[in-house]
Amino acid sequence: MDIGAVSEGAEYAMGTIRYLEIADALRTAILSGEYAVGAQLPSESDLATRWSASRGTVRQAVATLAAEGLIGSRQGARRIVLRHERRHSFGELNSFAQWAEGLGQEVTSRFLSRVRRPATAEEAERLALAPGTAILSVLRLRLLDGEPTMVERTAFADWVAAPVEAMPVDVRSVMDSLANDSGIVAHYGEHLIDALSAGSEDARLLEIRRGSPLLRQRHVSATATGRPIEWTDDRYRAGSVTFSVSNSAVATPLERRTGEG
Amino acid sequence: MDIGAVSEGAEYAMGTIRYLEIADALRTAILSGEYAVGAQLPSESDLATRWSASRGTVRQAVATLAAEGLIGSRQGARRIVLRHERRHSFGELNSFAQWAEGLGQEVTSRFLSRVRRPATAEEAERLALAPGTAILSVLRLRLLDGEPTMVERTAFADWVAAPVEAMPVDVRSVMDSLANDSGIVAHYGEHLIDALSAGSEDARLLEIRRGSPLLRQRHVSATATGRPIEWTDDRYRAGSVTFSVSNSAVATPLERRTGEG
DNA sequence: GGAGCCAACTTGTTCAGACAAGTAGACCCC
DNA sequence: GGGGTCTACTTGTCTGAACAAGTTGGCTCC
Repeated sequence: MDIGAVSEGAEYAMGTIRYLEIADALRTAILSGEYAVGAQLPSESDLATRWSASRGTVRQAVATLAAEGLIGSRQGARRIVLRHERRHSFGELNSFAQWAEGLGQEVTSRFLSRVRRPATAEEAERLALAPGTAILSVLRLRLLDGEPTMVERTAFADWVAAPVEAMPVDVRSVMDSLANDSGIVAHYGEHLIDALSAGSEDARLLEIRRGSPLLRQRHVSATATGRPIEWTDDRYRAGSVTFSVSNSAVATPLERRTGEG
Repeated sequence: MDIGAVSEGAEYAMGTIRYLEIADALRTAILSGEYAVGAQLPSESDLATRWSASRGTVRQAVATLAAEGLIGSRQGARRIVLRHERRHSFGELNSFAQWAEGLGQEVTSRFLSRVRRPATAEEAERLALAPGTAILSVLRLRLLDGEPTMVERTAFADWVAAPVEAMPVDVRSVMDSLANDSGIVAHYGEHLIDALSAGSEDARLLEIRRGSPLLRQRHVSATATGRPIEWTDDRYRAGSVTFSVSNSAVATPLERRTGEG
């Protein structure tokens, strides 16, 4: 009475995770437009029998999709499809290069300066370092298809300074290189987004007028153990990027703050 | 009162839903600084015996906190505290008035115009209406402690136009009024954030120079059934607000997009 | 002292069953 | 036809159990 070779018990040793398998299949179906926006998903028990999994496993699958903002649910009613577009991965958000690649655009980056200096009070705070610890301060210009798009000012924690200093001036992605060469991988992030006008350095580098609007994304990346890796101030030319967040009454990852946050 | 309030302890939740009770207690302990950032939480089995609950229930509690960005976890190691600050509720993000109130600041709002007109192509798309359906177009200025802070341009779907038209010109919160008077409650949202320069109308209303940077937050709110309520374009004076998002390798609610998104 | 291994601990995945709570459509009565 | 009730369905909450998989610190062995 089984559906086929795949459902035979031997294969969950191979690292296939059942609920992710189900989530992947549902996600694919949703993104392909098989379910219209507003359409109802099959019920949990339906899915459970169809995949010969327990209801708990199915619930974990649909919870994954809900966290991605693809579907919504309310007690008593079937789950509904909220959107068709896929969400970016952590890597794509964390790495400018990875993101641009996914778009098929060409990234050029260039370190304009790399100097070690004592951390400012804010940098020490954000990086969880003792005040005055020497950090690596970096200025970098990033171009998308040859267009100057973003100015990046980063403070790297002392313990990652050496590998970053060793990278070539036109390294594609600092975070990718750190992961591959030093095994330092970012797992958590916090982002502060606001607008400001271009200073003279910003204006010169981005080839815009001083006072032009910029979209600023400051963020800190941390390892799996919660240790901060870098604190960075990215300034995008207005119109070049938009940030997108979806939320719901049960999951609100975005918040509004006053002033400088 | 929306579901987001549950996690703050209001409504029917407190004593009845076990995992929220546990999550509330843990959240309180974390926010009060009982656990330092980077500190380890008790193990699941510890918590389970301490609360005489099953491990599944405890896992649901800590999953709630993880979704809020307060704690992080990796297989094999104890959960760690990532931050001390509490996250805003859906209501605070959705309603400018509710947010400002939480800060103890005084909000003044004023409708500058309310007209019915056919929806543009984008409005029809965002509101899931047939092209050309008559929507209610609203222009509103919002002040924080008397300072002009935000210009709001909203398109309300036809089916909510009447109650919005009936509101007084200085109504504190449109979404609150809709919830209380008409039972229309927002459950889902999607937000697009970017920067642009102030046009002449923006400049006049916000009392800034034309061309000054603005932070723009466009968002659509939808009901529990996924029906869009409003599509709005909010423009904040630079420096008045910052948006904040936290993410992790397992949950990435934020994404970067090109251009106009 | 250092490298490697092992064991205890901890989180991740999955199952099966039970009851609570909310929804939506069918049905009945007036 | 309109309105209320009732019921089948569906999601939410919770339990107890088992095994897989990753982490950590201590121990042994060289």
